[in-house]
Amino acid sequence: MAFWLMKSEPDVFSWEDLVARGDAGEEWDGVRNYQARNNMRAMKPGEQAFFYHSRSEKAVVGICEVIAEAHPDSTSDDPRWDCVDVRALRPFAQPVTLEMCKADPRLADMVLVNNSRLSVQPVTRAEWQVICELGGIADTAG
DNA sequence: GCCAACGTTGGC
DNA sequence: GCCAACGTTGGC
Repeated sequence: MAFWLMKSEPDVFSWEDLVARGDAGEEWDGVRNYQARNNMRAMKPGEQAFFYHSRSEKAVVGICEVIAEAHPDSTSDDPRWDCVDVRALRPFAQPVTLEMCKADPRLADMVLVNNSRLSVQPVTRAEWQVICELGGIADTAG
C-alpha cells in the first residue's frame, strides 16, 4: 500500500470540482512529466492520495482514492502519457498549508517540501499520518 | 506578476 | 552525448 500526493491549480481543477464528480471520479489528465507519470503508473486502485492546491492556495485540502490504474491520457495523442482516475474520498477538517509542512520537522524530507515542481509524488506512511493529524482527521491509512 | 528552479528539446 | 535555449511550474 503506497501513498501519494497530487497537485492541481484550483483555478483549473479544484477539490470542489472532484467532489462534484462523485463516485465516478475524474481522469487525472494533463501530466506531461516522466517522473509524475511513472508515479501514476505505480498506483493501484484503492490507494490514497492527498489533493493539493498549488499556486494561490498552497495547501493539502483532502484525500482522494485511485479508482483506475494508469491508462492512456485521453487529452494526448502521444502514447507516452498515461494517467489514473481518482475520486474524492474525504475533505480535511482544516487545510494543511505548505507553510505548516515546512514548519514541521517530521515533514522535513517530504517531496512537497524539497521538490516543489513534481506534480505527482510519493508520500511515506509516516508523512501520511502527520498530515492527517494536521488536517484534523483520523489517519485514513488505518 | 515575477522569476528561480527544473525539465525538455534540438543543434552541433 | 553535450549543453544552450526555451517552456513550464509554482512559491513568493
